[in-house]
Amino acid sequence: MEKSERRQKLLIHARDVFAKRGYHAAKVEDIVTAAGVARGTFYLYFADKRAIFEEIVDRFIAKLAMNIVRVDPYDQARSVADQVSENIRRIVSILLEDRATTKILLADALGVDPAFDRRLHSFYDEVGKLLEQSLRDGQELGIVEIGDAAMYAIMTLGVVKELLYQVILRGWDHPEETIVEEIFTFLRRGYLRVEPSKSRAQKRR
Amino acid sequence: MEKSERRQKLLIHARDVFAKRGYHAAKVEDIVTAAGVARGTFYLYFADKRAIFEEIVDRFIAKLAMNIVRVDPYDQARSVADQVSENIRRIVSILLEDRATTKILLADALGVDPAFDRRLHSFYDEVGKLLEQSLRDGQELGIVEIGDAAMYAIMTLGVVKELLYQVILRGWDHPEETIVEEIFTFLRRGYLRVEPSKSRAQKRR
Amino acid sequence: MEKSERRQKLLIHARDVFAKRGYHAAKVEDIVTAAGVARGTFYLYFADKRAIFEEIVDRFIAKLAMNIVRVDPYDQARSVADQVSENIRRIVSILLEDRATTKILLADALGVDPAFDRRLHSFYDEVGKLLEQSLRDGQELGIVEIGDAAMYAIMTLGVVKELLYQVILRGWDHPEETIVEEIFTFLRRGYLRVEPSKSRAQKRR
Amino acid sequence: MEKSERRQKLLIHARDVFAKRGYHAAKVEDIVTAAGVARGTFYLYFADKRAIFEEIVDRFIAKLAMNIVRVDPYDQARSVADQVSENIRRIVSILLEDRATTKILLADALGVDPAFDRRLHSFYDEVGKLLEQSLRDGQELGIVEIGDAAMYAIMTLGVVKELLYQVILRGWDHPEETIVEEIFTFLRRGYLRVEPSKSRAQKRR
DNA sequence: CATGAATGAGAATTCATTCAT
DNA sequence: CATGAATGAATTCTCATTCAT
Repeated sequence: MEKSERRQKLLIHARDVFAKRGYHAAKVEDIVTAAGVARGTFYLYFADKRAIFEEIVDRFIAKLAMNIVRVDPYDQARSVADQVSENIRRIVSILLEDRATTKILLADALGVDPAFDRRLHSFYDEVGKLLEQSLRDGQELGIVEIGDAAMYAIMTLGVVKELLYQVILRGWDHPEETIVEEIFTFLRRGYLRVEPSKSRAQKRR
Repeated sequence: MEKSERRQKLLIHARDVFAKRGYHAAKVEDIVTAAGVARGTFYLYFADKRAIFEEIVDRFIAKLAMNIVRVDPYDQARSVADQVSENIRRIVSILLEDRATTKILLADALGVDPAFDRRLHSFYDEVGKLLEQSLRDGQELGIVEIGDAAMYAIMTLGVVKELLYQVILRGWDHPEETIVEEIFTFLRRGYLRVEPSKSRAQKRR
Repeated sequence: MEKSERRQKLLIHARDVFAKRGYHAAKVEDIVTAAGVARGTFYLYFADKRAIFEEIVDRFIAKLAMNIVRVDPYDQARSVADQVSENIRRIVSILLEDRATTKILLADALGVDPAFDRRLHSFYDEVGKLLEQSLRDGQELGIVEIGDAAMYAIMTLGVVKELLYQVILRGWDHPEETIVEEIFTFLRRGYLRVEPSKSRAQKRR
Repeated sequence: MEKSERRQKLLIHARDVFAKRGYHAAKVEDIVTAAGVARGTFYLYFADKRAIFEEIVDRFIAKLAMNIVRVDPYDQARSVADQVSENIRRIVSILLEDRATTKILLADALGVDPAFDRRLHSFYDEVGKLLEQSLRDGQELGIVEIGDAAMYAIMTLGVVKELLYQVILRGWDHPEETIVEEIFTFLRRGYLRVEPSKSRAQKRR
């Protein structure tokens, strides 16, 4: 077996163990047993348990980051709607393709340690900023509602995260395409068909 | 000091320690030091570390659950919009009132152990079901868009969670009322002002 | 058993284990077994294995340092010879009184780790400086041979260390008083009764 | 590269690594890296880490032992003084020539393991015995002070060891010739110019 | 012979929980 | 009841040595 092959094997099994048990309950013992290597072998490839976890998450967020493409409203070939839904589709597709890592990202990555939390936050910040900027562009073109773009970005993130969380952690089975469509539709028109309440307006200070 | 007083003190300090460090990094030592009691005393009031964590989270989700009120479309006194936004307001208010526990709920509660995860999931299920039923009612009355009510419920949950997450964990400061309004507005009309793409339409089954 | 009593117990047994096995071969396990306490108890009293070793050595060198008294040539009550031999006697006495720790000091303390080596060196420096200064004083008074006082100091140290090393590590049994007398005599008149060789003088550059 | 050349290279680099880090902190990894051979190669030439250390020390003490020459009082060509100082000179010269190994011998060789300690002790015994016999011869000829020859031998050893220790481990720089002269002078006449104290004399048995 | 990846025994340390006072 | 010292199971990581290529 080649060196990088064994490394890869460890990464895959570590991912599965982390996904199954969570970071803290996952023991190095479990990983090496799953990978069928000796305990010491693990440390030939990774400095420690945190390092392999970090690599799993980092690779994944790098892949995600690469697949969020800025929307170009002047693109002749593809409409804005197409580009937006393509973005959603790509992200959802990556997340569903590697469910174990998505589970790790959504459920375990937070709280591993403060330094790692910062890294995670900076990823979400990055995603947020990218989304926010796209939304501002969209506002100028009149295709995004006037309003707090940062807020929209966060809410979009929340929608995607929660949906994937339900699908992957709770086994809520839906075809990928349906998920993409539902997100798109939700962003496009919300769901409430009521006017803002007057009493609320009155309570404002 | 009275018995229940001492217990309460432990709960409060445990909450703060858990919020600051996360479940695993929070040591029983930290909790008893903060509460100013002896280590052994802790075990007079709580079976183990998990038990106190559980109680903190359970109390909080019970409080939250109590404050999600079924929308009554026939209520003469309050419009549906009012009732919906009241629900959002109450929940956001509870979450912001006890930021430490909200932080625990959003960032630390998941992954403590499988049994606890199930409990958490069942809480979110409950919330989801309640929301879903309300949305179905709304659909019959034409005040909620036709579509997958469970999906709407999940997305709503995602929006609320992510927003609170940003406000509490990332220090994204916004007045409570603004948060409530933004959520309401988002649910009401989304933000995208584009038509669904044709290519997507073609793929529909 | 009192807190400080247990600490003391650990120190004594650790000393014996270190003396018997040396720093590296001494396992924390051995120490706690000897002391009859649980493994974790060890860490209640000492941060780690190095800390207890450090304390053993530090206490001992502090005791030694305290017992090297500057020779006062104007002392009416005690002659210089008395004072010198008293110094030797005190040091030898302390070293022979606690043979285990002397063994540790002479055979194991060096090479534990670089930081610890520095500490040891600084102790020997201190002793050397004290001795050197006394010797310089003695030179002014004509009771110490003219020559490199630092060199004399080092040689004195060497004589004491090697003699004790033989007595303690090699079981070379001699009464304390004999040891003291022999050292004194050696310092006083050496043992060679030959003239420096001429050839040596010629080789000088 | 030839077989014996590779072996030699390992010995030299091992010596340097042991001198720099001490036996326990020196890793086989460090040695093979320094020697530029593969890890497995090390074990083709040496049974284990201890074996190479042993060989380094053994070779060195063999060389030292060879260079301690019995003093011949009837030698017509060289005076006793010459022969004694030649002995000192040869030993000091060997020790200073290979400072790395001297450092190992003085600071690291002790405490590696009990069997090795015994070997070291037997070397010092041998040296001691040789010295002692020479001193006894000297006593018969009236060129060595009456007294415990074994004691004189040990003290001589101590003087040489401590002086070299200071020069090599503490960087106390002195020309070789000065060192030899100082040792010789010290052995010849000590440095104290006081009479033995009376109180001490009274205690004598 | 040389290589260097793999091995696994072994040690230190942590910390939730217990229990004698 | 309260205390806090004692416990020891559990886990991580290191590194000398082996062995297949």
